[in-house]
Amino acid sequence: MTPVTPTADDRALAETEKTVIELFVRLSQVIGLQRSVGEIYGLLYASEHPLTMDELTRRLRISKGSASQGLKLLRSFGAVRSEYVHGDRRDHYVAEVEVRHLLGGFLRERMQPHLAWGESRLSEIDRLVAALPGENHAVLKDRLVRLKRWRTRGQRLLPMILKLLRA
Amino acid sequence: MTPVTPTADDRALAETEKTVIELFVRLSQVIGLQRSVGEIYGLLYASEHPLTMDELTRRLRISKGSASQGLKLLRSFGAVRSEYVHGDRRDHYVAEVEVRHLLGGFLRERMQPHLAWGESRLSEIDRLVAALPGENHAVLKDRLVRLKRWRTRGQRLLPMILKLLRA
DNA sequence: CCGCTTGTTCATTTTATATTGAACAAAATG
DNA sequence: CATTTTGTTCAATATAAAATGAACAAGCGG
Repeated sequence: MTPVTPTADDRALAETEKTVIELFVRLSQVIGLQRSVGEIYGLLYASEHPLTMDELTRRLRISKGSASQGLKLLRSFGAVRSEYVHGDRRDHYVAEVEVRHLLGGFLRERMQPHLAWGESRLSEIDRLVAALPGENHAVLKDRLVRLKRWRTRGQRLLPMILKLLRA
Repeated sequence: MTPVTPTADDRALAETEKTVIELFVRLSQVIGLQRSVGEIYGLLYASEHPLTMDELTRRLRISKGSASQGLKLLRSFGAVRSEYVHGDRRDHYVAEVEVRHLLGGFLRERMQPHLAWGESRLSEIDRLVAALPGENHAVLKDRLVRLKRWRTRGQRLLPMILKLLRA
């Protein structure tokens, strides 16, 4: 009946854990992820051992649903992976300690699509500019050209950030 | 009774305007600003003339309150400024067309504080690590050191982005 | 097979955020 | 000055987002 693994545990969060969690909760809010995702990653990050979903729900006081969805997202980012533990059929989760996994995954999965969308909008703008009655729209045309220049610049930015993450 | 300025106008939004607005609404959502802010900036950006708050509320169908608050924020970012128009005591707003004003202001006003906060948390973590009972915490300590390394890297990133915006 | 453990999904509830509009303040007008 | 116009603030409301938990699916273990 008692769990085989020595890691199972639902003691209250230690100071260190709280602080690390707080840090990642904040980060997750800055980049627009739900707080529970930050909590999960934070606790995993601060943990010496892989944790089961069950432990996450009990120590963080979050629901099974939140834990499941948060872990799903974190795995999709490559920020968390599950590790095999002999003699226990539950999944055991580990944080990828390189923060680049978290941020990189986020950029890839969440940011990239927006940029792609923006690009298609800019082509649309091209079309609209061309269709404008010739005269009297000098100011507008100038601005739309400026806007387009930003595509180039934005495209340059993402690789730079990714490179910095890799470094 | 009829307005003196030739710009006063509440015709429906043109295709071009809609597209530009949509673009900035999207951008505003990506960086976590309310849609009304994106709408306001978008319409000002697409407009050949300075617009009054009144025109903004009518053409965008938003309330006076939203317009006032949105403009306040955009001014605080330096993304919008008001321009004097002879013979009209209303404020006339103009978008700063360099997108860097919008993004730069956002980074300065919204992002910087988070980074500063994170820094103080990391010092806190230093303290906690030092206080940990010596043995058995090798893994944790290693991770906290990693985390601290990120401060340096993050600090490098912001200036890079700002530089790119300036370019 | 059958029951039990584990994990996922999704409708509902809760919580957080943005928008509104009425009340107010400030300042120009006549 | 009294009146009107313009802009801000903030409590109330509407909207959007996240967390919950019950129902379900998958698959071990006996």
